Amino acid sequence: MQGWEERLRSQGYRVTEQRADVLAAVLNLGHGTPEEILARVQVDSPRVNLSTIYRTLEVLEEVGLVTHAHLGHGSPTYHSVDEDLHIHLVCRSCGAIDSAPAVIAEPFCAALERDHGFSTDLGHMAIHGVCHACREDAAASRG
Amino acid sequence: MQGWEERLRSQGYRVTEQRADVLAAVLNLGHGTPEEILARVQVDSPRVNLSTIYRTLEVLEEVGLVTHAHLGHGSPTYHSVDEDLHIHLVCRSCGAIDSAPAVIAEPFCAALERDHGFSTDLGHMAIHGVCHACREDAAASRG
DNA sequence: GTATATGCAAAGGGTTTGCACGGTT
DNA sequence: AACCGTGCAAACCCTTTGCATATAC
Repeated sequence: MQGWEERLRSQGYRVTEQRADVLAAVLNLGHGTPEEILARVQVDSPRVNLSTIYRTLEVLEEVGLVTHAHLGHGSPTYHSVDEDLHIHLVCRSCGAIDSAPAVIAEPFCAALERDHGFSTDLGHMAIHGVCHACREDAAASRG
Repeated sequence: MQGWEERLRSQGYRVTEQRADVLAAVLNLGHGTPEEILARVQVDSPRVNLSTIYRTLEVLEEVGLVTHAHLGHGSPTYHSVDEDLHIHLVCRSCGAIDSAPAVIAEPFCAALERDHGFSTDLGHMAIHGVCHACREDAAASRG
């Protein structure tokens, strides 16, 4: 994570302590909702406000330092763009979130590109369904 | 769409005019957010309340007559389970929503099942990316 | 007649916005 | 010095909930 300051400045944004804090929190958490990121930032900087988190995440996303994915009903989850590209498997039964390497979706993305001219944003992809554990539980309870 | 009344009754729910109205609105619209469904229902039944829409959609989903998908930041979109199974392609640039037949995702789903024991709910799937038109615009503006 | 469903209004969670102050350039 | 970024509070949207009345069974 070098050059994030230049990344901001080159697009006309200023470098501030809060932006550094939010970026550090995202990197540190791996994944996080705005609330979770706020909590993390407030460990060291208690005065930072939630609205700053929202505004900062928007800027960091704009300049390409973070992205977000919608994993379900609630708040979006933010993560750094540096991480290994992965897709999220959301279990509708227990709510667990598994990760799968993005390459698993590559033939599928190729088909979308070929048939629909659609360029898929893999990092944003959340797949809903039922996880392994919950399927076993269901199978067991059926006898 | 026969037997929806029995579907409700068999699970202990009552058959009401509002439930009929909401189901009809969903079928009629094809897709719709709670607000859109309300607007449709209110054409004929102006007194129906938004909270009834939410409660009714929950019941109709419970008994398997409708499902919903999360297409982005806003409200979920409901549709009948009768429709051809399809996935949604959401353009992050213009917001357009395209549909693709679910079969296009079948090898991908098979891979998730094989490698992760994960059973995908195709109807719930929303894929984010950039649509054909926006990609052409972007290419054109680059010269 | 009894339990469920509805309308209404109020509360709730998450996100955005207006404004004055403070910090970066 | 000029402008952008921040904290704070209020506003906003979407969704849920409490309660009295109306309706299906």
